[in-house]
Amino acid sequence: MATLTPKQREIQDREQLILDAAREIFRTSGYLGLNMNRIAETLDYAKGTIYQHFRNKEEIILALAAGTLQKRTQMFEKAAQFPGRSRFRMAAIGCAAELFVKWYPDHFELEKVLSCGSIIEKTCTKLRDRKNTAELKCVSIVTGIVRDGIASGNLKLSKGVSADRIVFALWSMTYGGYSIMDSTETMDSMGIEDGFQEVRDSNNLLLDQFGWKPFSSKTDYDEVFEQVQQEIFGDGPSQH
Amino acid sequence: MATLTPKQREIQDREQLILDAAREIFRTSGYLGLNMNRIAETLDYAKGTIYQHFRNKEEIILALAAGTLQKRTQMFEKAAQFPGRSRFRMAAIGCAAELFVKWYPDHFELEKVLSCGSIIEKTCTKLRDRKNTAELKCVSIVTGIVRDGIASGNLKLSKGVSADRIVFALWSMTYGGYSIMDSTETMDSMGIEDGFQEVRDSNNLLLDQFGWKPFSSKTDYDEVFEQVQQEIFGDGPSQH
DNA sequence: TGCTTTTTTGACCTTTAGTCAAAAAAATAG
DNA sequence: CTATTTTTTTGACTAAAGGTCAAAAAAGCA
Repeated sequence: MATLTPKQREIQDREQLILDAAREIFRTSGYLGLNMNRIAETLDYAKGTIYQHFRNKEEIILALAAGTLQKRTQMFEKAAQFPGRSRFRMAAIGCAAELFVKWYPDHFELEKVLSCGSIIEKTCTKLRDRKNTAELKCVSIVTGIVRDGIASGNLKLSKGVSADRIVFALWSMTYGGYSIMDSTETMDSMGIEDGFQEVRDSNNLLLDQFGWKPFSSKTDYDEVFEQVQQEIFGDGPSQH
Repeated sequence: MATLTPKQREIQDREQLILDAAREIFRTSGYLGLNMNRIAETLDYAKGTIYQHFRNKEEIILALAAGTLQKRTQMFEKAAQFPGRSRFRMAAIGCAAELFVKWYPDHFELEKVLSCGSIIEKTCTKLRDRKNTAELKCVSIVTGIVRDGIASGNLKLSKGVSADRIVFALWSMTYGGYSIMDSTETMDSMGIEDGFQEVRDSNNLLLDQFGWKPFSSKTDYDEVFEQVQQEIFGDGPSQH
């Protein structure tokens, strides 16, 4: 059946209302501040109605994370289309990753909550898969660019190095850097001013060492970053 | 007053009993499975007695993390004393970091829980500081070795690079790598077999690129790793 | 309009957090 | 050793949140 009754439509739309309300509560009050009663109150529904959409608050948080992750996937897809050399396109991915955490700052907090074993355990496989799929898609986009680099001859792998290993290294550096930046205490103790710049620089050093041309000594990748930011992501976070 | 009454002694000892019981519960049942009732039951005390030691379960988790972090600090201190070239000692730190996560696998889960804003918020400053101090100590040990490298002439920094930036890069790579390894799903999708080996290799590439001699092309750092593991950490996790 | 199906509701039950007055135990004084 | 004071323990109690479900309301249908 293609068309929906008005009621079915209403129910479908409500899912987004719940997520919007939940996102706002989570943003201001975090995991412990978010609860089903509060969502129901905010939306003027009975608690039971909320439970018809989500089994518990953990699933709501997972759905929120899957949502922003989908945004990231779209950003990665756009970045991967940046015209030019493979390594430039990889720089574009770096730009996408950075803008993503800046545009959706609460996503990181969602991820942290979901990384806790006993919390993610409460969610169903289906929802988890939805998030994993988005995650996987991002990884495969990055791997694709690395393979392009190899195919084009700009990246000559030395013995024992594979595309996957390069992706793992970049991912680790980026994820680790952003995580540390998130915990102010540790950050202050290291004398780092602009963590984002550090992550970019470190990734560039890494790519140089892997032998991916043009090297950062020849090309100003901060300039490429600027260009990507303006040309690809100049219109800010897409609202739809 | 130097000496304690038997009663005071008993109270002091109980703190550790609580932490031991809590660690076991947390290990098997995670954040959501840990609660004050269950701890009290396990130890055959009334709930109120547990509350006399810790304000809530979040503080217990924080205390547990502070405990294991202290172990890590000790391991870093031992590693830093590895005799020989500065870069070897840095490799020894890498070995310590790796053995730490292998020896205390539940520490990572503790960290993940404590990284959630609304959870850490429930703890008092004093306990948080205790954990931060241990964290800071580790960072400063690593920074010290980088400075030794510079002082000895084995590490010649290029313009714009500082000891702090090197530490941040290493820390990001290591922390990020271990985090990703922790989430099986993402890990499986990348074709990585031994994540630990990857982190070691990536860190070595990074240090090569920073210009820290002897380079990994000249020295087999896996061999250094083995040596450190046997000579410094051969006796396993210290039990006291 | 009357009957059936779907959806919503909120009272109800359970679990856990956290408090505190009363009871028990320990320390101290005579 | 006993009486008194101080400290510690206890568990009943309140509050808050999770989660369920039978009854009521609304929607769909003939």
